[in-house]
Amino acid sequence: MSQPKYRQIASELRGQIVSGALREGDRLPTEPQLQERYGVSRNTVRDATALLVHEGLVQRVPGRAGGMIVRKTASLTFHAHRAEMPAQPMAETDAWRSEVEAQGYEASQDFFLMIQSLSPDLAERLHVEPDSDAVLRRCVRYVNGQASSLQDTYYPMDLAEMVRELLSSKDVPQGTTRLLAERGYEQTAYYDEYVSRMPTPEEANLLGLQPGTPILLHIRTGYTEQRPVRVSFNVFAGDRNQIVATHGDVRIIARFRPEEAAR
Amino acid sequence: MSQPKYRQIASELRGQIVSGALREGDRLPTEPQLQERYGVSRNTVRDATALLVHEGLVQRVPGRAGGMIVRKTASLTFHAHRAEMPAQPMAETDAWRSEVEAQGYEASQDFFLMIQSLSPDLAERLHVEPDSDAVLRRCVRYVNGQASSLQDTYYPMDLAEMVRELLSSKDVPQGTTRLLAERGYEQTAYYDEYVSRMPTPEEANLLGLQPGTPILLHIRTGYTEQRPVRVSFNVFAGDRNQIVATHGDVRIIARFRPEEAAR
DNA sequence: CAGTGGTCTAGACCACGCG
DNA sequence: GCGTGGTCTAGACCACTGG
Repeated sequence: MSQPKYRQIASELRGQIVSGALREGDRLPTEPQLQERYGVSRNTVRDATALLVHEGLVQRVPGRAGGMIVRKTASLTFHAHRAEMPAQPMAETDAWRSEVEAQGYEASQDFFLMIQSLSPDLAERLHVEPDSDAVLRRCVRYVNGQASSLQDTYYPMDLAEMVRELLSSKDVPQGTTRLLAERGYEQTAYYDEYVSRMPTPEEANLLGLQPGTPILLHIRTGYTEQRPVRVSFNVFAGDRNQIVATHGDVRIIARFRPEEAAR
Repeated sequence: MSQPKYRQIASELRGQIVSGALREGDRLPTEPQLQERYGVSRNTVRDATALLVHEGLVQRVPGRAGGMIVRKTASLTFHAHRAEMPAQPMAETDAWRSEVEAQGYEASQDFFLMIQSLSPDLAERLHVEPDSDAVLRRCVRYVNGQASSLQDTYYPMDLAEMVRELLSSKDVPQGTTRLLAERGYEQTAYYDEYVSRMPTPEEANLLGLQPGTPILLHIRTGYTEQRPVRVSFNVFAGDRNQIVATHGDVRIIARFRPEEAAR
């Protein structure tokens, strides 16, 4: 029945956060203050606050003016469909940019192009031979100068040879989905997977993730009538993003969620 | 540049895991062995392994025959659409059950019914007054006897009074979506949100989550032509579930993913 | 019983960054 | 300078559980 001390301390602090006694951005008591208040050693205090850190509730900030502060949960909404439908007049990247800006933030992105040998898993998704080559187009997306998500899209090499723009390290002005459609590779079916997991150290580094921040992974495989033509891995910082998808008559939803009417 | 000791140790162990030198279910060296090997104190060893635990890679098991073992990443696939489309002959719960069983697991569930006053957030989603009552139907779903996900669905009270079966603490045989459709409340639009976050202690307890396990949250608001009629919160243990949604012509996808043909 | 991890103490020195 | 958190040590006792 009796909880260990560090859990009791964590519970009490957590209660103050979820009840609103401590608000976003507020500072928790310092470690010496918590030692004093609960009559425990510093390590016990740290065990307690480590729990809160790994729950994503609290962030530790070193330095004289630092401390432990209650994290913010600002969330950017990403629409899984807006950027994708061939009928759309807008390129993917522009769709993402306009979405971010419509939500009042500043958007920018970095682009990379690589040629990679396909892992068995990826080869199966693209229905090509393992170890065959693919074009990897990576896009790191920044919101207010802070890395927020990244997108890795793989195209089979034989397709890239038919649509040479995919091999250019420049942005495709009209968006790759439209480009492919113009060349006769219109994607008419999507297979979407959603996964939640902890980041690899590399992802945590790329996205500047605090401890206790999971990632939201959206994997989209796009099919023409004939074959899969690409697979995209969208890696979102879980504390700063959510994904929205709609089905059926969007006009009904727009009546109750005006922000959805935006197109 | 120099990494702290505990990170170096964690990196080395992580490398053995991701490279496959240590496989799922394998035991890591014990804490005394790691102290010896790296010449550090026990706390430093624990700091190192705590990192791996919170990355979801490793699970600690107390007891004589315990140790630290590499976690499994078995993943159940949940189709966001199968259970929902009014054309489906199958009830929601049965759809879930058959999906689990088709993947070779054993399925069971517990059901609860509660009446709750709506928070402002929920009231807005359902487009009713804050503090008005709603029916909450909770379903805890078990796979192989282990809690795997839970679903909380809220219906506005005025709707439940028109469709009294919603107030019964028994399962609705044909599924609530079909029931509502039969009574003239056919859902023709969905608003789906996907979120990744760390669990609350309550969720961790309900789902038996190990430290370092995030949850995948799927929020679905269902609309008839007239209004929102329900909002469902699907809480999935991130280490054991993924969600799949398809768009467009499913037959194309089925050609390359035979398991999708199962409907 | 013996060996695993779980909790806790009382110290120490360091890196950082505002005043 | 000096107070914050970051890292690390060397101990201690406990709870659990298979042999």
